[in-house]
Amino acid sequence: MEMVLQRSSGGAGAMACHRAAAGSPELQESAVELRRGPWTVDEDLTLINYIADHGEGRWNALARAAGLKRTGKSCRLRWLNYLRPDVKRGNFTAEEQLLILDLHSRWGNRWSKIAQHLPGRTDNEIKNYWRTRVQKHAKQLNCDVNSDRFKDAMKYLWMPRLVERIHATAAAGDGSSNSNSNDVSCRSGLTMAAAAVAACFDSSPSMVTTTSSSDSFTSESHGELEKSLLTTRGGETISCGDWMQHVDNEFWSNTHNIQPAADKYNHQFQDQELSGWVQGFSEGVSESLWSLEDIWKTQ
DNA sequence: AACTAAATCAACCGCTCCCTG
DNA sequence: TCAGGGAGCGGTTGATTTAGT
Repeated sequence: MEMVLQRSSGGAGAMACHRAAAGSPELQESAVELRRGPWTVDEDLTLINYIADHGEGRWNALARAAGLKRTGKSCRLRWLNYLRPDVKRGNFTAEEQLLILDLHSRWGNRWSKIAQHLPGRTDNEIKNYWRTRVQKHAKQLNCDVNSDRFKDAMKYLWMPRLVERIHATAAAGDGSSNSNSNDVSCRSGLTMAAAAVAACFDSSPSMVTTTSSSDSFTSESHGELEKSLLTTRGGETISCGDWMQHVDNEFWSNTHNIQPAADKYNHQFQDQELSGWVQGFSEGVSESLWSLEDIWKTQ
């Protein structure tokens, strides 16, 4: 059952109510004292029952007709984000995380648009996921999530590292989290990962292009890659290896903090074939790594 | 066990878009 | 064509929960 705790009626919220009474679309609702803050069980039931009988839409009218002392906006939000029967609760699956990352790389903060492609998930939930999980990593690196630095760190550092991890896991025949994995799934995961890295490097003419063979990408080749990479920023050519070293140190010094979150997600992975590849994604989350199609095509 | 910091997420706000008269 | 209202979107806030000391 939902905890019902009334928020303070003062502060900005109360001021907002006054603004509403001063001539906004909320004018009619302000005739009665509007409730704010967390919804009570009774309110939820009232809203659910009303929508079951009359359908949704026309939220301001709905709020009045249902006898809810809430704004239409509030009713709509409560319904869409919480009460809808098909709303999915709980942690995002690996597939969902992957989809969010991919779609965000295409559309940016178009949360509603992204949510349309994740059945049962709300824009609010996706937005919260992005802000808490992804932006956290950017913050740890003292850079903006949209910065070239962060994107490059994902592309050229974390991705190869992830491939290495996957490779290592597969080579070790890891059975802890993927006890059902067989050679086929391992190879498939590695192929996908290799294709992802290749897609990253293909976008830059100066980058070393890997083959689709998982075996061709080793720690040694990654090391050589770091040394050879050059990147141009603002007309100034700098050594990628220098700043990568810095980013690398910072990032990996924080992995012990990130691991619990990764474990939390990993145990929920449903697609065994995908799970091996996605493993570690919660550690170095990507914003604009590759297109999902690139991955699926390689399978 | 108590306290603090960090993370999470429901709810709110302001703005914009779209529809209707 | 324009104005007004409703709906939806993205950003932000702050209460609660969880993790760490």
